[in-house]
Amino acid sequence: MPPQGHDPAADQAEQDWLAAYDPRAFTPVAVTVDVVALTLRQNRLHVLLVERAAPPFQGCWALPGGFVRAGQEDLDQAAARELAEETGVETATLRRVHLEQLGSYGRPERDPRMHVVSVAYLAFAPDLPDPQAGSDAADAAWVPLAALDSAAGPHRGGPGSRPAVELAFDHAAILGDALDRARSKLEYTPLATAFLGPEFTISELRAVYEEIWGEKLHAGNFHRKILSVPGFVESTGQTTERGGSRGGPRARLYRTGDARLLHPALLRPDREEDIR
Amino acid sequence: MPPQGHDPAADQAEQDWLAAYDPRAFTPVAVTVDVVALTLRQNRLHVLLVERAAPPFQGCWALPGGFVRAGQEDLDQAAARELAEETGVETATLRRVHLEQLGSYGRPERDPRMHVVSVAYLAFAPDLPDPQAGSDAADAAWVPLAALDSAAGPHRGGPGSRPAVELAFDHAAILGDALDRARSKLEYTPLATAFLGPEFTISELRAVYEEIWGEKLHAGNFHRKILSVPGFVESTGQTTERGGSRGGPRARLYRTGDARLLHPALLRPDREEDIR
DNA sequence: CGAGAAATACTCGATCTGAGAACAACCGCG
DNA sequence: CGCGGTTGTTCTCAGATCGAGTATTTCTCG
Repeated sequence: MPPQGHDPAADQAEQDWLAAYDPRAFTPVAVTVDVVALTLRQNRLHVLLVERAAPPFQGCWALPGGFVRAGQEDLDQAAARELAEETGVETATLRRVHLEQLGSYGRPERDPRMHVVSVAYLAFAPDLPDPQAGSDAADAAWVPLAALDSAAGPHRGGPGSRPAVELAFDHAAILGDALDRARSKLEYTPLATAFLGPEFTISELRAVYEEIWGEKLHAGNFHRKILSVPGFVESTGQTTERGGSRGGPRARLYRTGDARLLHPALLRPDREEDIR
Repeated sequence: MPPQGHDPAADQAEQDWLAAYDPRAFTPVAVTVDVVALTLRQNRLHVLLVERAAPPFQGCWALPGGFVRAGQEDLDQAAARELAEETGVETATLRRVHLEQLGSYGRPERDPRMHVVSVAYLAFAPDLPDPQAGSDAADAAWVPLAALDSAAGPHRGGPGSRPAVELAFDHAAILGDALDRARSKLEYTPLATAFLGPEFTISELRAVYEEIWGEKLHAGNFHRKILSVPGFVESTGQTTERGGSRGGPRARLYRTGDARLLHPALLRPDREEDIR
């Protein structure tokens, strides 16, 4: 609804015209960034959430985020800042976090206060310490995705699903899109390694794929595939100190290679949802 | 820079705190949508541009776009509206146009007037009539990409490149991202058909791929591949009335199938830029 | 020490890919 | 009308890739 006046259409035309010269003449739209930060803890996918300290949705859990500082920062910078601020993640550790833009959400009713456009970001983080709640958050935590069934993709939410945590705003939808994106990013980029430390074994890498895709993978074929993709991983020449906790030989260690795209890609096993 | 006051940091903290209750307290950021609409005319890729009637960048060509109407519309709606308004594309024809969000651009200096965040959209259109310039445009036209070498991908801009048209704002960068996205969308979605009429031949489809990827494709293999991907195209049982203008038999006609993702995908021939 | 588990390597048949050839239908031209 | 050249479509064939299964070795745990 337009602010006030008799003829909304005329008002709009007037505003359009004014805005061609001065965008300040426009009814404001606020811009926020929200970050879907994913990590693996004990091989379980977690998302970083904060508990809102103020209305709306006070007491609800939400994605970390906040308003873009007008004239001061780029969207990428804003996302990195919010991630750091709301969680106490050091700027140094931030360098080990992959951060990319996910998409923007602008339904007029998505925030009850006013029209807020949110630019969502997706982050892949290695296992980080528990977060510190920032200024406008009552709490912050890595929440296992299993506690949020509702928003998750096709692989979760079977029978016996827990009392799902309700997310504020449209953050459940954003999280859903983020998971879709994450799953497909693993297919054609080497970003799975962003969930791991600087050195890792092929099995650890496979565990990342299995948890995010929600499917068991054939160990032998996975091994062959990873090593055959040029630039995905490079050997350190070292092995783990000990075998796995349940037996097995010591595994060779690798670090991330210099590839930015996997060629050929690692495709998910038969997904029939592709044909409409 | 913050508006006024002594200590910028304190100002910011104050604003952050206020905004937790009322986002209106924030220095405003404007939100626009800009559309990169692509089409093929005589098998050449064209982008829809408008000539700016007002400063800044008056007289420059720019992507069609405009401010989001606060409280009234979703981003997708805004993009469709701008596309229709600035170009005279009917809402009916709009249904044959594929429109998807590309990404958001928010460098503070990207608009000299104020901090403007632009949500960019990517559109694939069949060959449409010449556009009508809308209210705040001096002109509108489908511009061949060859006239814009600077922004284009790796396949253009050889020697003898024309006097490139300069685009307003950061629209050259947005266009570059749009082309990257378009090229990769052809790989794993059936969207190439969005550039064609309701019925088309495999050769016409191949021409779309060749123009957008900038590479000749093997006709026989392409044919086999297209027909083997379930749901990509379905036969109409008809053929063209006449053979091609330079000879050859009449070609079978197809229409778009019901697949939304191509499985398996059509991958571009060897791209070595993938490994960093 | 023996059972079980995991890391890695190897095998095999089915499938897919790229390159090329075959062939027939069709154009425009002389 | 007939001919050369072009194009749509199908085939062939060798190499790469894939999924599934197996083998071997080296661990940990009890």
